[in-house]
Formats: sequence, C-alpha cells, structure tokens
Amino acid sequence: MAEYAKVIVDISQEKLDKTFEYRIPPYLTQRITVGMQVYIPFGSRRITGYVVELSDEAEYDEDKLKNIAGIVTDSVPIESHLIALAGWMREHYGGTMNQALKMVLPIKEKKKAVEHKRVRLALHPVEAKNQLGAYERRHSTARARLLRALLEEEELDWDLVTHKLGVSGSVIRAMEESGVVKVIRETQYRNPVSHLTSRGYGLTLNDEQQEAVDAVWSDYEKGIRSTYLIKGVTGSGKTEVYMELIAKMQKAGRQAIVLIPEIALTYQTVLRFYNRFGDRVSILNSRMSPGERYDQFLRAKNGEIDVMIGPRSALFTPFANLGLIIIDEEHETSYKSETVPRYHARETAIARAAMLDASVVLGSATPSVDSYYRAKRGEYRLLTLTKRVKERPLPACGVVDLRQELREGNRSILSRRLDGLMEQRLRAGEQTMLFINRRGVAGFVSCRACGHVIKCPHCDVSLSQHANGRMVCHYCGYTEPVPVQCPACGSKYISGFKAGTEKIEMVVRKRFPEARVLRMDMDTTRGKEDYEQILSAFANHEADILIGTQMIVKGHDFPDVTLVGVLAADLSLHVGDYRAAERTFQLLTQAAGRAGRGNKPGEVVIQTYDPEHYSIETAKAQDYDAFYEQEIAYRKIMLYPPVWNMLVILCASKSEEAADAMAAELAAAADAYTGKNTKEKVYLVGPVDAAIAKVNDIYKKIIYLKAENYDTLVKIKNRTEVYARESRYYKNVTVMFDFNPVNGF
DNA sequence: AGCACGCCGACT
DNA sequence: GTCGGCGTGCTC
Repeated sequence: MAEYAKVIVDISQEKLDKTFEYRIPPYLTQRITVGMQVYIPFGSRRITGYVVELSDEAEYDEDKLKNIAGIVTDSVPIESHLIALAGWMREHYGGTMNQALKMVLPIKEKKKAVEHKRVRLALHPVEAKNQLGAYERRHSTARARLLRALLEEEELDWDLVTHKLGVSGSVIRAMEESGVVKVIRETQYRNPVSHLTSRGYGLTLNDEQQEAVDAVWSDYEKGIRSTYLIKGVTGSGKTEVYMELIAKMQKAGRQAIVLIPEIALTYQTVLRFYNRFGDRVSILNSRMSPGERYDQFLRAKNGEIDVMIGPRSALFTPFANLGLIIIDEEHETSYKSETVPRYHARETAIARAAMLDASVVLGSATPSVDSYYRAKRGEYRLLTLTKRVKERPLPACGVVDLRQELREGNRSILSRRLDGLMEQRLRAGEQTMLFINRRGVAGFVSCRACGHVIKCPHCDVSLSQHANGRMVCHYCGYTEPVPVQCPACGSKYISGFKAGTEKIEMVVRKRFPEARVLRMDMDTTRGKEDYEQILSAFANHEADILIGTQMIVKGHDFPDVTLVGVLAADLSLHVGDYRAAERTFQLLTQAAGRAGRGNKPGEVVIQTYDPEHYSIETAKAQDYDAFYEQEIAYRKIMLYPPVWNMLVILCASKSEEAADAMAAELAAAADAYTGKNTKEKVYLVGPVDAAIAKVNDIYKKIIYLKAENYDTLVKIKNRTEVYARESRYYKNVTVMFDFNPVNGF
C-alpha cells in the first residue's frame, strides 16, 4: 500500500505548478487513489489538491512531510486516466501540469463558476478625497495609487489593479477591511440548452457505408483498436456511418464522443443525433457556463448518456467505458488549441483512446495533409466513401486570372465574369456569396500586373510588409526594403495587398444598387447571436448577396445560393507559413461546396493572381489526391510536418531586451543540447521576431526547430523548459511551446 | 494565491 | 523604540 502521495495544489498559479508530497495517514491508505481531490495542510492554511501519483517511498525530506487531511467527498471523483492524459498533454505540448489538469478535469468547485473580480470605490468621492489625503500624508503609496485610480473610474478590473497599477492583493484586502473599497465578485450564469425530443428512427446504409462500418466493427470485435480515416466526398453520408458505429458501441456497453467543429455544431446536426439516440445524447458548446458543462460531464460520469457531441473540449468527457472517439471534419484547424496547453484534439484523442482501449474514427471530405499522410503510411486505416447519397452535380468551377483582367483594363475587385454571373443571379432571384480570405494576411507584397509575390530567398515563404517600409521573413529574419518596381516584370503596381470586406461591400452596392447585401466579418459579428442572425437571414433569402470572410464558408446550407465568388484566392497562399497551400485548398473546396446545395446547379468563380498554383488548380478540378501529391512533395523537400516535426519556442515579454536575451539563451541551450544528446539531425532557426513582433507592448521572439521524430523535439522542449525556469529572465519572460503549429505563429 | 516574515521610514 | 506598510519568499 502506498504511503505517500504527490499532490498538485488546487490553485492555478504558475509558481505552484509542481507536486507536493504528503504522507497518507493509515486510515486513508485504502481509499486514496490517483485523481482524488483531497484536503491538505499547506503553509498555515488548509486547501485542496489533486492526487497525481502514489508511491511507497518519500522523495522529499521525510521530516517535513505532512499528512493528507481528508478526502473531498462532494467533488466529482475524476478518472485517473484523465490525469494521466493531462500528464501526457503537458509532456507533449508544454505548459504546466495545472494548465493541463484544468483542461482535462470537469470543473473543480461545484458552486463557483467563472468568477470575475472587480474593485470598487466604497466611499463617497468627497470622503475618498479625504482618505486619499490621509494616505498621502502617511506615505501609503500603493493605497494612494489605487484610490486615485478609483476616483478617476469608480470600478476597476482586479487584474488591472494588481498588474498594471502594481497594487498587491494584500493591500486591496486591507483597504476592503477598512471600508474604503469593495471587491465585487460576480459570477455569470447562463441559460441552459433547450431540450429536444427523439423520433427514434434507424437507417439503412449503402454498400460503401456498410463496408466502412464493418471494417471498424470487425476490428473492434477482434480486439483490434486503431485509428480510421474516412475520406468521404461531401454528401456521402459519413454521419450515418458514425451513428451506426455509435449504436454498435452502445449495444456493447461502451460510450462515444463525437467531436465537431464549433461552427458546424448547429441545431440540425444535433437534431440528427437526437433523432437516433434520444436523450442518451448530450451536447457541449462554448456558450455553456462551466457549471452547465460540469453538469453534462456529471451526466456522462453517472452513465446517463452514451454519446457526447461537442467541440474540441468534449474530448475530455469522463465516460466510464469510452469505446469510440469520432472526429468529424478532422482537417479543421479549430481542433488545435491556441491556448496552453496547445494540444491537437486528433493526437490527444488517439492518446486517450490508447489509454482506454478505444478506437478513433476521423472523417473528412478533404483530410488534413497530416492525416492523409499517416493513412497512406498505414498508421491509420483509410476508408473511402465515393458515392453521394443524393446524386447532385458538382458545381462548375472556373478560375479568373486577375492579371489578365488588369491587362485588359478592368481594375475592379469584381472580374467581368463574376460581375456578369452576379447580374444573372440577381435577375433569376438566386443568391450569391462573395468570399474573401483575409485572415492572417500579414500584408504580403505582390505585383498586381504579373502576380509576382516577393519571397524570402532562403525560406520559400513570402515576405511580410512591416510598417517601416521593409519586408521581413518570419522564418529566418531576412529583411529587405519594399521595391518600387516589380523585380519580375518591372511594373510599378507593386504593393501590400489590401482589400477588406467593407470595400467589397461598397463596390457591390454601387454596382448593384437594387440588390440586398449582407456583410459578415469580425466587425459585423460581435457575438454569437449576430453570427447566427446574419446566416439565418441569408438562408431565409432576406438578402441577395452575402459578403464575408472565411466564417461564411463553413457549416450552414443555403439552398438558393447558386453562385460563389472567391475574390482573391491567393490571399491565404502568401501567409508566411508552411500550411498556406493546404489552408487555401481547404478554403476553396469549402467555398465551392456552398454553391448548389439545393436543386439548382451551382457555379463557382475563383479569382486569383496565381492561377497556376497547384492549390488553386487542384481546387478548381476538385481533385484532392492531386493536391495532396503536390503538397506532400513540398513538405518532403522542406522537411515540414507531417514528414518531419516542428517545435516553435515563443518568448514573450514586455521588455524586448529580456525577450531577446531569453530567446538567445534558449536557442543556445537547445543547440548545445541537440549537438550532444540527439543522434539525429535537428535544424534550428532563430531567434527571429514573431509575425506580429509586438502585441499589447509585449515583444515576441521565436525559435524554430525541426526534427524527424516528435520525441526528439519533446526532449528538447523538456530540456529548454528547465533551462528557461533557471534563467534569470524567467520572471519577465513567458516561454511557450507549440508543436506542429496549424494557425501560423 | 495567500500568508508570515522582515525591512524601513514615520511618529509618540 | 515601535507601529504600520509593503516587498519577498515559501508552501510538502
């Protein structure tokens, strides 16, 4: 029986991100297991923590060990494997154990939802002024500082006070006790999800669908657990395959998790699952409060449900007998977390499945290059669906060369072809969607006459325009001034590309004054409701033309849309990262998929300065395999993921000197380490400035490492992490790690 | 995070 | 001296 326990303190603070060792009193040895929440004496107080490890021997000084005081019984006991999974995530993605645990565990404290603390002036301004005088006379600088700020603005954010104003928590508490300020703790409650009822119907599968089900199920029955990639064209009925597999799992007494991109988690999608599984299904979404999320997790834990549908975070649903994890639209970049731990749901799902003897099914019409590569190598099993359940013609897809347009005197955003087709649609009472991909476009520099894009001579990525009139490579730091003439054709029409949705809206309104136009982008969609509202208004044909960024190309069916225009397809091609071509192909394919969802045939117009680029040519032909072959060849030559693996180390600091110094130290440390300790070749680039070198006065420096094996990079990360913690800059510099980044960096 | 401890300037 | 404020460091 284990006598000692390692406990992680239940406070999310980096300084406390380590385990503390406790002695297990004899009366508890039988009951304590990994994952339990326990009461522990900590300094002079008593707090709670989680048991993360049991051992027979003490590592820490035996004399200093204290006893575990008891078990927290009203908390939901958590599966120990979720803690193991948190450990795996921490190891593989960096960050702290606490951050990983917070991600994985159902909300810890039952009552306390997200608490937002604010500091408020509790006195009349007149009294406060007197008090301020008193503080100043007493030289209570911190108190005076806070009070002065509160006289300007009655209520301040707690974080703002503690960080920006530099007033510590103890000072605020003292002032609260003397009645000068009041700390407001507000919790946000939100409405629960509406309930649906089941119509409980089964379904018949076609041959292909049945084969896919059989492939997975026969493996399952033989005790084989694997990862399956279902590559199924749009409309081939992947969801039916998922549901059939879930039903089989359900009969076998095991549960399933279905991950769906948040954006596709619509009423219709959920309804299909409800229709099949009734109230054995639950959903999770980002609008739910931690409490609601906790309730759903509780239901899963209590065995009230068998299927959980939700975005990335639903992966951590605490099912007792999880048998299947499905990831729909597995190519979606939203499966990669952008906050620490920067985990990828696909990889993490596979890790969790391995711990629980479960299977993983990935599905996509256009799989990620990563997954397809793994499937082709036999790491995943590839299953293909080629037949469309409802036979509908693919939309006709045409490419317009914008260089040609310019040569022939058309300088408008709309090509003549697109313009003409839009007019036709308007007359026919059909709808048009115009799509511009603007995200992450850090101002690449291109020639409007010949389409030439200025690239880094060393890195094969486009240079980004910076405010100082120079262009910078975000991979190696190479820099040169923006040229006045195009180096390829000599034209003076060379500049950073800018064309926003607002500008397009203006142009369209002017050109088609009679049309009803909707615009959807970051500016018009403040909240989730705006988003839904605009899309449903358009779906109800309350407008003729919808203009938007990538948010309009995902989810939602618009039966009356028969024309989709992609205004500048290459915009996403020149974001300086190695996934640009993949992202472009995916976006074009999705955009094309919006045309002709109803009975009328659709048409797609792709406008571009770079019509010969393979991602555009293959998207036009809707030929995934052709795209994949070109793309994987490029990744192989450049040793980019998935062929090799990449680790990005980010150093962020308010002080540029500190960030530079830390980055330099870490680069040197990583370099020295790889030279000595890894047999295989490791490439290190940097430190260089991040794509956005300064955000909110925080400077960002980046180091890139490439190695064939992921584990090598994990080792380097571990080594660097330790090194960073020992550095004298550690206090002032945040160090983050990102493996195989997906959304640029 | 929160608490004790110890330093330091101001005041009886 | 000593009182109170504020920064620092530690918590198994």
